[in-house]
Amino acid sequence: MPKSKRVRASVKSANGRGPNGERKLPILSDVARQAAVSMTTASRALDPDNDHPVSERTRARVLAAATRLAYRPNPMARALRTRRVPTIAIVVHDVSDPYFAEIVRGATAAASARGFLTVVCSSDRDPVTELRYVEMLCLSRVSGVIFAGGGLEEAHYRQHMKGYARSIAHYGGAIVALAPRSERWPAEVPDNRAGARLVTEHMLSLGHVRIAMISGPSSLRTSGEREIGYLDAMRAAGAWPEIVRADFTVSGGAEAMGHLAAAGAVTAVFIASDTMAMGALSELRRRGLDCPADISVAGFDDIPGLEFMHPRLTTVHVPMAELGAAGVARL
Amino acid sequence: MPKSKRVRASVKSANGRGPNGERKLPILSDVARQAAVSMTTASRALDPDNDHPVSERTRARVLAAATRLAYRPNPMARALRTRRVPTIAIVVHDVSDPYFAEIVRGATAAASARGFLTVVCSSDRDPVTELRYVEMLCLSRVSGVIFAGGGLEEAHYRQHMKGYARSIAHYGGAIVALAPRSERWPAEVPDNRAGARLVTEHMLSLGHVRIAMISGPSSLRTSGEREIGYLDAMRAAGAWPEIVRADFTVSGGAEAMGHLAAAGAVTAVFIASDTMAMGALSELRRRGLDCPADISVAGFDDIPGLEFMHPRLTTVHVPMAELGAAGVARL
DNA sequence: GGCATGACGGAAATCCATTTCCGTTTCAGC
DNA sequence: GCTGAAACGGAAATGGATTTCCGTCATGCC
Repeated sequence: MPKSKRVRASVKSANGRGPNGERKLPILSDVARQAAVSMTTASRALDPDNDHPVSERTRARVLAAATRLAYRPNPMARALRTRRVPTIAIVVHDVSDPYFAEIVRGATAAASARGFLTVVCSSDRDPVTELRYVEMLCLSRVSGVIFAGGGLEEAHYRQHMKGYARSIAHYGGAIVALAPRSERWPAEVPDNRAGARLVTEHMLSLGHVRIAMISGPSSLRTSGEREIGYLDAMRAAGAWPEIVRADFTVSGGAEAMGHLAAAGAVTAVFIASDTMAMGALSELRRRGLDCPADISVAGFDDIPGLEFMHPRLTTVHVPMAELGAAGVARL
Repeated sequence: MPKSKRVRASVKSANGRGPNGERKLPILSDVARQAAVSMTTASRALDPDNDHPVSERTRARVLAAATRLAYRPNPMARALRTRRVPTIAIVVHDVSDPYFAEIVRGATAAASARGFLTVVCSSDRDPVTELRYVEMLCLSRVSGVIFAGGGLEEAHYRQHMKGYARSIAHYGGAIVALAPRSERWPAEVPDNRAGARLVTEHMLSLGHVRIAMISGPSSLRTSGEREIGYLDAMRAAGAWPEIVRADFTVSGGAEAMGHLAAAGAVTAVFIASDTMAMGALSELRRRGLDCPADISVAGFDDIPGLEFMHPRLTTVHVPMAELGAAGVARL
């Protein structure tokens, strides 16, 4: 039985209109037709990075046609072919945390300046959610992934993350970390240890001896490094260190400060993040203690809005927006 | 001269490995081959929404093959074909503002639960930046766009935005606004007027008469609606309203409060957003004024972290995360 | 038996830019 | 004049899923 072969009727949209007259975005072949060249040449003329030679005359014609039609390449088609989407992803523990929000702000601005969109993945500090996000990112083949928060020291998490990282590297995506991680990724990390040492020394120089530290969970590298800086300074001064750990959140800070205040005996507290410090200050107020009269408090990060807080918090400046931008630049 | 036609050598990756032995992600044709069906059938079997009938036996075979190969459809190819990417965008004035950050948090969570990624566009309150973002979103054919902030009453801005909105609607994308806008888009908006009226009435009921309001720029609908609620309550009480406008930011709030405090004569201030209120409280402190002893202050939004602030701010609760989630649900 | 209908599967078109692989000129160099 | 290389342009393959348009059967009904 012979296969029937028919000519199918189709409408050529040579004039930028579809069969029903609705406006259609111009595609590369429209530009090529207008410039009287092949799609190949049009593509090459429009891509400044392409090293195939194109005569100036031809290029000018193509450019003119593209301008006339207001041609914009279809990101999806490009993505399919180049196996990469022009978006970068930023993975944070919590976008609502001013620290991360500020990093996101810096990163989106920098990415947008380079023509990239930014997808934000807020894991809410849940490793499973974070891994789910990273898997989606792998599949979507984003150009780069910025891990704004520290990693977890958990076997299952680390193993999966390693696999995804390899997969990202395999398709040519880039990874940057903005916090210390066990994975050996390119990183743009503030000097947590030095900062913590400095601020602890500052408190020591003010005459404090019993200085406690409120830190995040021990699985968090960021607060871990800050602990080391604190210990450095305390040891050098011959002072007795004391570390209380809690969630790396506002309420975690409040809780930890509750313990310290109940125990009494400390005159100053170094807190591993401003976010926690806000909770701690609130707890002090709740207990009727004054800062700095009863207890001095220092934080870390210099989150935005701090300058409008009261009491003013001593803190270590971390240029978060720049960090985000630097992360993008690294990709 | 006859065109030479040659057979090109190519490597079929029937075993999931490329020519160099590196792992390759399985594609639909791999699944189809394993299940001994055509790609067409494989695609239909894997898509639960497809209404073309597929026998249960066949579907089971395909599903088994897909599972065995750990097949995941390529989002880029799918996007190209369906002319839509499985991501939603959220346009905010400033991700660092806790109000927007919280909306973003809600939206990303909701989107991720539905298998969507979320791109965040932080315009930094610059209309040009915002329009640039929206153009990128149009081209990228995102499934939906959520405008978290209010629009601007500026001709140029409105005209362009209208064009983009039409373009988005044209390709089948959805738009949702989470703040009052002049455009007639589906919206999920808190009742600004009623909230403002309520909180003003509350202050009136406490005996205040000279209640001023600090509001955002007059081009902002959100603060405009809150002004109306405030005026409603003041008028009903026969009290004399007074509105001071400033930037819808922390420092804008501080500045406006500076003016009010310098002028004296008010005992209470209703501030159009908590973010501004933070600046205002800070300014009061700077001037040695006590809240609520000297001046009572009320805000709007109930941004996270407020519960750890001092003094505690009277405010109107706006469920921001739910708002973000509702926006996603609407799309 | 004849015919309509529905279930089911497949070939090929489609989405659109990029890239590979060639063919044709042109030009410098000997 | 001949050769080799560089410049330039184009046809077709490519990326991978979706969708349109059919073809084949089996079943039901008159």
